[in-house]
Amino acid sequence: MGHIMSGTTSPDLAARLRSAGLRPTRQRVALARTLFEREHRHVTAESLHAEAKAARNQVSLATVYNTLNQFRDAGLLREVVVAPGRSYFDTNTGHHHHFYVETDGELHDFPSDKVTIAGLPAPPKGTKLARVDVIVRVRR
Amino acid sequence: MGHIMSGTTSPDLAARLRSAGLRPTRQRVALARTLFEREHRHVTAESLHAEAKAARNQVSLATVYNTLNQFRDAGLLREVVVAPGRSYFDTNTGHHHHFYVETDGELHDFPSDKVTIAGLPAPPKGTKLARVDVIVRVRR
DNA sequence: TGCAGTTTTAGAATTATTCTAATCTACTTG
DNA sequence: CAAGTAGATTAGAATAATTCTAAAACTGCA
Repeated sequence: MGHIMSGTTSPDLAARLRSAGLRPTRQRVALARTLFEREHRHVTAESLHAEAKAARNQVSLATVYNTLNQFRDAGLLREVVVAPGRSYFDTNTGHHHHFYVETDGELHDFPSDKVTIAGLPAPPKGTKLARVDVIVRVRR
Repeated sequence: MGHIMSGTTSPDLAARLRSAGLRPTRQRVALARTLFEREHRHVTAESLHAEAKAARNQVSLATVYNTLNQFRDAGLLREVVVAPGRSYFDTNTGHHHHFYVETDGELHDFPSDKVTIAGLPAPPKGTKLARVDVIVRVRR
């Protein structure tokens, strides 16, 4: 498990992108690598762009935005909106919720399997449930 | 109940602003009136600005932003962040949660007194709980 | 290999929001 | 009630995050 490939392209990631309907271009594979070949993480467009640059992966900011949106649409990422003006993208797409440390903008996942939510009202007429997000806001 | 004053200034609102540490200026009172002298509601800076203009209350957009932020800081409003790029302000500052209709950006409150959330993990070390937000995302 | 359709990109454009610094106004004091 | 002053408002510039545009560069099939 988790044997991280070095120099050469990662066939697993290419396949994963392809089966999501996305051509495995150099930049998409590079971004996918930093996103998925390690522990779950949260990024912003800016932070991912900076990381790519630091790793000597030439990717424009526009492409980072495009890629994050495409990955989100393909279900490879989940967008988390907790604070005005910035979007986080979470590589954990499974069921889970979030701690948000308001004082410093940190975001942490926690599993939802031990969490029970009872007594929710029925969705408004004509709508169907998409997801229930729980955001636990804390301060330092 | 709900006898809404017409032309003249509303002493209740002025007092409410004052006790929140805010001078009851013409623009703050006008905005407070559209916000608080009716049912609970959700506004954005733009929507409130448009509403003020329609009601012939000359208030600059900058003042609308300032006022919304001040009201929020004073606990008169609650800011709700559910979608990237826009902030909603909710005149309901009591305990409640939200339905968010993703397909058309609508936001609806629901009371939290029937909702039970069990099994939440303890807040991260060094942090204290501020609030638990539940956002039920639905689509049309 | 050639080519058509994608993708990437730099930079301009857009959107939401905050800042600036000049003008005005609410409240205190005399 | 007249001033003076701190605080508020404003237009417009500035900033920040994100999307758009149109041109150049790729990808993958034929």
